[in-house]
Amino acid sequence: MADAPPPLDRVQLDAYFALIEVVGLLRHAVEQQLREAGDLSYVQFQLLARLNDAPTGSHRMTDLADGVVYSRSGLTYQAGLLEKAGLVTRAPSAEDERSITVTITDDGRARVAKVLPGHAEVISRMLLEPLSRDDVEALAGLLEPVRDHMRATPPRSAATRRRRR
Amino acid sequence: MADAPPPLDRVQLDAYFALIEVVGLLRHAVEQQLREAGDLSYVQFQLLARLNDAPTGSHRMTDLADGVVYSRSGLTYQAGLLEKAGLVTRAPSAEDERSITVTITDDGRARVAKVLPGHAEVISRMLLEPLSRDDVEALAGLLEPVRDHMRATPPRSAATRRRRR
DNA sequence: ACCAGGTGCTTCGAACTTGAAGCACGCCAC
DNA sequence: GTGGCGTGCTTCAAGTTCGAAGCACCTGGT
Repeated sequence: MADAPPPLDRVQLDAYFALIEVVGLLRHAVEQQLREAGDLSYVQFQLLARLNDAPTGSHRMTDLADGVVYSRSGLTYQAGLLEKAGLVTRAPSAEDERSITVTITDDGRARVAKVLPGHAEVISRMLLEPLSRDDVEALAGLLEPVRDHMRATPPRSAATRRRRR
Repeated sequence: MADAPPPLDRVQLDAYFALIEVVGLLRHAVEQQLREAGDLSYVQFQLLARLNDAPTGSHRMTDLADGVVYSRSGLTYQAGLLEKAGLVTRAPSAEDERSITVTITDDGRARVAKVLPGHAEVISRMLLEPLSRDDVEALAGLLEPVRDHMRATPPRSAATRRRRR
């Protein structure tokens, strides 16, 4: 054994626990709202929202999976459900025969529009309410570098295959 | 219908997305480390950690479920696994015939001790590294009120099955 | 003492998730 | 061009998750 790893101090633990707990509670609330308002799971909503924001209204499967931090096989399943529901379409990419391009349909956009207000309402009530405008700015300012760090550093999350050079 | 709910602005969305994304990535990394280091899922680790920190080394099922933001039935399942693995014991409470008291065993404490250093290492590398000491303090200071707010706010509709302490 | 409603936990079924294995295409050095 | 490896997606089996329903106990009002 080399040096014992430095244990975390009180403040670090506080920040970590608060982070996990806040997101856990928030996700629960959001999930419930999405289910009631538009019969969507959280992942499905995230996928539709991403497609809805994309200039072309479409993305590759892999990019979607990475974007929402999800397994590839899980994405295949969810994309299948969304397609069955008529909210997206799947088509092989012209440029790369291997890729599938997922595109949001008008029904998909409508569904997003339908649940969005309630979604915003939950975020406001649960997360934003106890924070001042400056607080929210500070929070975003703190977390964004962390996200970038995590995206850049790690050995590519749950992918069986990684490595590229 | 009353007023249309106010949509979220850029900064609010940034904070929200960063929050969700950071925790998603962090959880993935932590989960992998826990699995490799001690064959524990994240929930199982959270449960053991809570029991380990408790003065008595035990908690009621419901309190555990609330603490880690988990369904009751899910907790029954996980507690069963932990018991089978000899990391906790379950016994009916003396005071309340309905409750089950879950207690961590010596093996359970040993398991926590075994995975803890690696856990701390992941938190440090992924979450804490890009943050200054002041940043970490600020983060905790921002999130703790939010957590308390969320804990206090009733789940709007599911008010039936609630209350405690 | 009674009973009506609340609380604590488990069971059950159905849905979801994941990594590993598998297939097909793309890239590149030879 | 062609073999070999990397990449994109799907299939598969096993494990996990949740809500609803069910059972047992507890509490407060009468």
